[in-house]
Amino acid sequence: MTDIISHNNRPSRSAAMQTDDETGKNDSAGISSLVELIELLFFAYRDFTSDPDTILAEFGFGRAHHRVLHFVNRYPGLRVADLLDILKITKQSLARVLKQLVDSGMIEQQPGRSDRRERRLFTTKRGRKLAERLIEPQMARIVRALELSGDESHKVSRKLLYNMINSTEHEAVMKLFSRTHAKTSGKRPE
Amino acid sequence: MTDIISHNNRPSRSAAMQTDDETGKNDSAGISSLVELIELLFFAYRDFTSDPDTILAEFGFGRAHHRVLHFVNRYPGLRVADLLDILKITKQSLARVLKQLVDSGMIEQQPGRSDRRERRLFTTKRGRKLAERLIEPQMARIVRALELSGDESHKVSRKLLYNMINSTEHEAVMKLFSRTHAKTSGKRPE
DNA sequence: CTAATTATGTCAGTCATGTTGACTTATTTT
DNA sequence: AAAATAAGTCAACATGACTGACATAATTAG
Repeated sequence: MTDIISHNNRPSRSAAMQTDDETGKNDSAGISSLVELIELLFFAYRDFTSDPDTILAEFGFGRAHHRVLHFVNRYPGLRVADLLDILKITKQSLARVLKQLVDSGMIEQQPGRSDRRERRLFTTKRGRKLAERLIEPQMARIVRALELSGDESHKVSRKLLYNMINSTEHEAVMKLFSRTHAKTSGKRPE
Repeated sequence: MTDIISHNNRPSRSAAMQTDDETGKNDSAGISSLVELIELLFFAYRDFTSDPDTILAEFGFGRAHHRVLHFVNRYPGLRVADLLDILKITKQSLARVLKQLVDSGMIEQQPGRSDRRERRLFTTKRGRKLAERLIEPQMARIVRALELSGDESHKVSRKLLYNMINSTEHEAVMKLFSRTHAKTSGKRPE
């Protein structure tokens, strides 16, 4: 193991992550502390997204497939347009990945009941199984991190993440979360 | 203020979709609530990383350039090997991006003083300026989100993100953070 | 009813960023 | 002197983005 830096012992920070607040060495929201938060987000996301990669490789899929599979599995009856809105990618980008998921029997398409132009998306049994396998290590990671981060951590981090999302997207997120019925959802109700 | 996203229990959404909360067995956190946290992380990261894109486009750079520029700017004197360890990409991937940053006068290389095989990396004045421009909207986003998320949010989210990182990486992260560029950061002196 | 709009699909080409594998050069360590 | 290390390079390839143009079917508006 290559040591990046020669000095090894930093007892005040090595065991459990302590903040500047706790050490009383800095203002509560110092620049440095903010930058570290940004970097922690990068590291956390880096490791978080790496979890499902091994499983995906078994199927010849990548992360793009994971995203699509996850949201379709989680919100059955999603339309292509909804997915585009969620993923913020182009139709052509989505098409390739979606086609592979359909061709490999992970996702099924059904014409919309009231609007037959729509293709409502659903996971098959296989697709559901894979989606569950993929999210399992990510859930475990989150649960563990929440347990280590105090009782407030779930509520607080939920709020923080929500507030980090573009406010123009807040309504879409809430609408997605409250999507409990498959038939006529997706239309913008006034 | 915003008690957004406070629904603990959601009704089942579809017969086809079998989640554990439909069985009535909710652990304290709730599967559904955990999945929403995962989705919020996706949305937050999606919007967070989109901030610098416009600026990067001006220079013909992408996110890969941003990452390299950020870490070199933040931790001057970083070696190529350090960057590889941070970014978890291959040397060949890094090389392309790094070369472009060097060629465009954003990053300079200096042979290590004690080991002349090393290429210590530093941002130039231009590079520093760009790095600051890039992080500015991200800082603003974080600050705003922290303000909206309560007094605890900085400390708690810092802990959570840290705990989401692979524990095998904890030491590397702490070592990086303690790597002081003495002038700008008032960091805990031991 | 016709015309416009919408939802989706598709062809074709390009770019950014990641990968593997093999090999070189310079330098330091053993 | 030999081995190990830090970095750079060549080549080929995969993934997942992008743009732009166009096609088809169905719905909605005039």
